[in-house]
Parts: sequence; C-alpha cells; structure tokens
Amino acid sequence: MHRYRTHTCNDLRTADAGAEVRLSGWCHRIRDHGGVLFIDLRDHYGITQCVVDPDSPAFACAEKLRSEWVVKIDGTVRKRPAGTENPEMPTGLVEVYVRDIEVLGPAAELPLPVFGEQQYPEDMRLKYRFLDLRREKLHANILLRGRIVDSLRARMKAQGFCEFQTPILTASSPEGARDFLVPSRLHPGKFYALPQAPQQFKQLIMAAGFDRYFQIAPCFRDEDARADRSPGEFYQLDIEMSFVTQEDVFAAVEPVLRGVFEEFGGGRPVTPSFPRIPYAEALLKYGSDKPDLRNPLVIVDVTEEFSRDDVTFNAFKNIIKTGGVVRAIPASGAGAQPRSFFDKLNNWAKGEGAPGLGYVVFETTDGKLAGKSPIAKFLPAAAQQAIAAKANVGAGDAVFFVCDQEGKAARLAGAARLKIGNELGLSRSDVFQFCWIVDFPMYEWNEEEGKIDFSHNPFSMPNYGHDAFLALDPADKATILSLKAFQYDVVCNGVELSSGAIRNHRPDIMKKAFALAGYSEDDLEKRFGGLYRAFHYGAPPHGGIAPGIDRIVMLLAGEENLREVVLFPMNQRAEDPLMGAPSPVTPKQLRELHIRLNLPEPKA
RNA sequence: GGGGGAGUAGCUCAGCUGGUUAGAGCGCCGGCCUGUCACGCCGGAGGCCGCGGGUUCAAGUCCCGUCUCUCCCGCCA
Repeated sequence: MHRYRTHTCNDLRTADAGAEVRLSGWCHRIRDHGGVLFIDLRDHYGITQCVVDPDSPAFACAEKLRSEWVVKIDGTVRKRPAGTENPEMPTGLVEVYVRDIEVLGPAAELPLPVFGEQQYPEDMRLKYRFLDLRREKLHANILLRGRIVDSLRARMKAQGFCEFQTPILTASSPEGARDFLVPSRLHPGKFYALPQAPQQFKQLIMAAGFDRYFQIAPCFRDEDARADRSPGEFYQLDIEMSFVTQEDVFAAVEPVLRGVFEEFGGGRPVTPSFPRIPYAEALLKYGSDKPDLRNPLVIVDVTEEFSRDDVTFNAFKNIIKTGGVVRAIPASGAGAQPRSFFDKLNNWAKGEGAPGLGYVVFETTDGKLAGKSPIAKFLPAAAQQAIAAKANVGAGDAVFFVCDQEGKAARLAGAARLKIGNELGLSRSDVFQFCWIVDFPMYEWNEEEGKIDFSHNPFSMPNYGHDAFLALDPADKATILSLKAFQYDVVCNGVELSSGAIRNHRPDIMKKAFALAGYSEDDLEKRFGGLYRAFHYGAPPHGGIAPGIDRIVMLLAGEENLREVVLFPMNQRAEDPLMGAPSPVTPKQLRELHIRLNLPEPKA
C-alpha cells in the first residue's frame, strides 16, 4: 500500500464498497456525536466523509483531531446507511470506516477559517495566503487561471504563433510607467530595469524575421494599485505579428478571446463579432474609452438644444458660452421612480464633484409629450420635445443632463450612465460584451507643458499617408492633433483588456513622429536605440496587442478584485505580508552593489 | 500626493441622543450526545474598543492628531 494514499478524496464511489483504502488530507470539518464521529477529509480533489465509532481502534485519536490537521486515514469503504446519503457530494453515497489515523501535520488554531464562504480582511488573507488558497473559491479560481492560460497557449499555437522568452533584466525605458530597477554589481552606478512589457523585444523579434510571436509575459510597473491593477507585476498575453494590417490583428485575436470566453464563460453568451467603435464616438456615446455595452443607455449631445434662444436655463448657457457642452443621459422607465431616486443620483453627482444632475421626466399631457422637472420652466415645450427626440425617449422616461467642458462632461456623463443603468437594473449581467475601440488620436495637447505629446505610445503608426505625414508642418497644431493612429483597445464589459497597435517600423516616419512631439533624433536613439537601429536594416510592417491575463481571469471568474485570481498578490502598498517583501538587505549586499542609502528622515 | 470608507474577542459583526460589569455568531477549551454533513445541547476562557491627546462628573460612543487596511482620483507609453 502506498505510504500516503491509495485514492484521492474525490475517488471513492459505491463500486468501491468493501475496499481497504488509505486517504490523506486535511480535516475539513469534524462532527463529534459522542458515539459516532464524522471527519470530512479534504484534499485538492474533493471531500470524503470518514466515520469513527467506539469500536474502532482509532476512536481515541479521532477525538483529538481539529480543523485543518493533515492526517492519513486507513479504513474500509462502505455504502452509507439508507437515508444518510448526501447527494450534494460526488462521494456522498459512500464513507470510509476508519481503523487507523496517523497525524501527518497538526495545525494551530486558525487565524482564518478554511471552511465557509465568509469574507475576511485582506491583510489577514494575504498574511495567511496558504490558508486562504485552501478555500474552495480561491482554490478554484487559481485552477481556472491555469486552464485559461493553457487554452490561450493552445489557441495561439494553433494559429501558428511561436512562444518566446524575453529578458527579465533589461534596460530602463524612459517612456511610460516608473521602472523597477535592479542595481548592477559589475557596473557600479548602473541599473537594469524589469520590463514594463516586452514591447521592444517583441518588435525586435519581428525585425529578426520570426513572423508570429506570443508570450505569457510578466510585466513590471512601479505604479499604484487598483482593484483591477496589481501593484508591481502582472501577466499579459503578449502578441506581435509581421506583414499585417489592423484587420489582420483583429482577425487573429478576436477568435482567441471569444474562444476562451466561450470555453470558460459557463455558457454566458459572447459577442459574436466585436463591433469597432471609434474613440471619439465612444467618448460621446458612452463617456468612456472602455464602454460597458451591457448597459443599453446611449448618451447624446444636446448642446444645440440648450443653446436655443427660447431656452432660459442660464446655468448651462453660461458654461456653453465658455466652450462647454451639454450631454444627455436617457433613463428608460425612470418616470416611475420616486423623487428619492432623482435626489440620490443628484447627491451622487455632487460626490463626483459636479454641481448636480439636471433632469427632466417626460409624461403625456393632453396627448402631448411634456417634461416635469425643477428645470422644466426654463425649457419651453419645443425644446423639451427636441431633446426627447434626440435622446430617443418618450413618456415614462427621464433624461439627465450634465454640462461642463467636453472632457469632464463626457467623463461625468459616462459615470452617470453606468450609475443610472445599475440603479434601474438595465444592464445584463450574464453576458460578455466585447468591442474594439479604434482610431485613437496619435497626439494630444499637454496642458501642463504647453506642448504636443504622444497620446498613447510612440511606437504606433500614424493613420495618415506616409508622404503627407513626413511633410507635416510642426506648427500645424490643428492637423497634428487631429491625426489618428493605428492604435486600438479591446474592451469587455467595461474592462479594458488590452491595447495594441500597428507599429511604426519606418525610421523616417518614426523620426518625424518624435519630432512632432518635440523630440530630436538624438532623444530617439537614446530612448529606443536598439529598436531604432533595427528599423534601419529591413524591418517588416508589424503590429500586435497584449491582453491582460489577470483581467481575463477576473471576468471569467466573476471577480471584482484581482487578488482573487492571483496566487500570491501584494497589498495596495505593494507589500507581500506573507513573504515580507520588500525587505531591508544586509550592509554587505549594499556594499557589493556600491549603494549607500539616503533615507528620508523618519516622521517625528 | 489627494479624497471616501473601515479599525470593538482568534474571525465576522452589534453596541442608539455619552451613563452600571462592552454583547452575539463562528472558532477555541471542558462536559453530554451512535447518523451528521453549517450536527445539536450545557458550561467556560478569551477585550489597551488601532494608538496618542483633548472635552466631560463620566468616552467604544464627541473633538483633534496619528497609524493601519481598503476603494477611488492622480499615475498606469
């Protein structure tokens, strides 16, 4: 007989009745009835009920067992007595009558129960992550993650992509996020950086002629955390392809994402063909570049309607005069809501930093559509009807208004759209709604520095004729700021899964692109020397994308927080309370690295 | 760097307009119980009410500061 087990805790069935077996696992739950004692023995695979009574030589030992002790149990499989079967459990028709127990690993009193679904504080969960990971939901999430990664790999390979490993110790890149630095022992005063993404490597792989690259790539960024953004490190399905247009990238990636979401989505429908939404349209209609399309509400611009001469609502008119816009969020069916609904939304908007949310409730009076609201008296019937027509609402619906400068108005309208949709229960929760966001602006105006900047990443190819781009006058701000890039995002249920782009592979266009943002060729060589050099020796047109693994798993597991799908996550302050990272190092280690600490004064 | 929320038993939480000895459930310890599967019943231990200061006859409760966790903004090419 094997030293530890003949079966797992999910193996035994009625057909095994009579067998002498050996199981090992954790005491999940113990029910002591005095004369008879039940141990739910749990391992990775499942749970099997073990029974001890005073006739068993193991009875005395069994009475001493406590939750989460690891034990080896020898016994006989038997059918449970009639009426005591548990159909909820795969092993629920049988039990093991215990003859011998060996304690393999006793457990101290638990700071965090494994049994049950209760919520526990994050710091406790992280400090005792090994206990938390024993719990059913988290254990299942981590396994799901593994299966998703397997599936992504298989789907990529089936399309002819080859997996590569790129360096972890590399050079600091001055663009983008803050780097994690690693001091060099051999080169005093110099540092490696952990890659923020294998961006330049994958482009170099294309320049090296490998054609189709992918990697489940670790990425490191020293930026603050969010619920959907790990501090420090995360994984992405990094993809790059040669001789492709934007459409080719979509055609390669869309079936991978759709396939994985169909495979692991538990039957929830997945967008059959991802719609393409231009960036500007997304900001107008959804108030966000990551629209949640499960929410059916569509924002419209009603600046024109509020500018009419017969409208006397000066609170908005004055903002419009300074370049502001008015956005309307239709609220289907909100007419039936009590006054408190509108007050609640108004208070919410104030919490978001807005003066409030104007609204009109539409009803039919004398066969005509009429608005009721605190601001209705400023809006003559004709203006109300024009707004209702534009927002596509009728009697029984309401419309909310926000008025501000365009960017702020769009953002608030977008947040209000989500809030209203949730309050009214309009969003479907059991679907995966994907879309591509396309036509991102190539440049944006940097208000602080008063200059033109790259709006996303400097590697994207402008969506503009090459010759025309090379001929652009740097003083022609209007044209430059109106340029689009071959840059795209893929979004699912309001979660940005990925950014990608067709890359700028031509050194002349790259030089021009940097020049328009105020960078010299010298800057370009300093920052991206390796890549820039590669582009001088025959680089193929190429492009790619990099969907975040953690977010994909989050969506599929139905989790709101990334820590629920990461084995050993850090807390919001980028600490690992289990391993004690980050930690001080010895003076000897610092000496070898030629580092002397210059710490801030401790607060008094 | 900024804003919101939270911090009371090992864990989850209650504790009203300040007022005797700070409670419950789970867990733990002891006792009882031969068919439970969130077993049940009886008893017990366990509290710097995050920390420091203030107001008050009296503070878990009010005020100020501070620390910690968390969510958000900034940031994340």
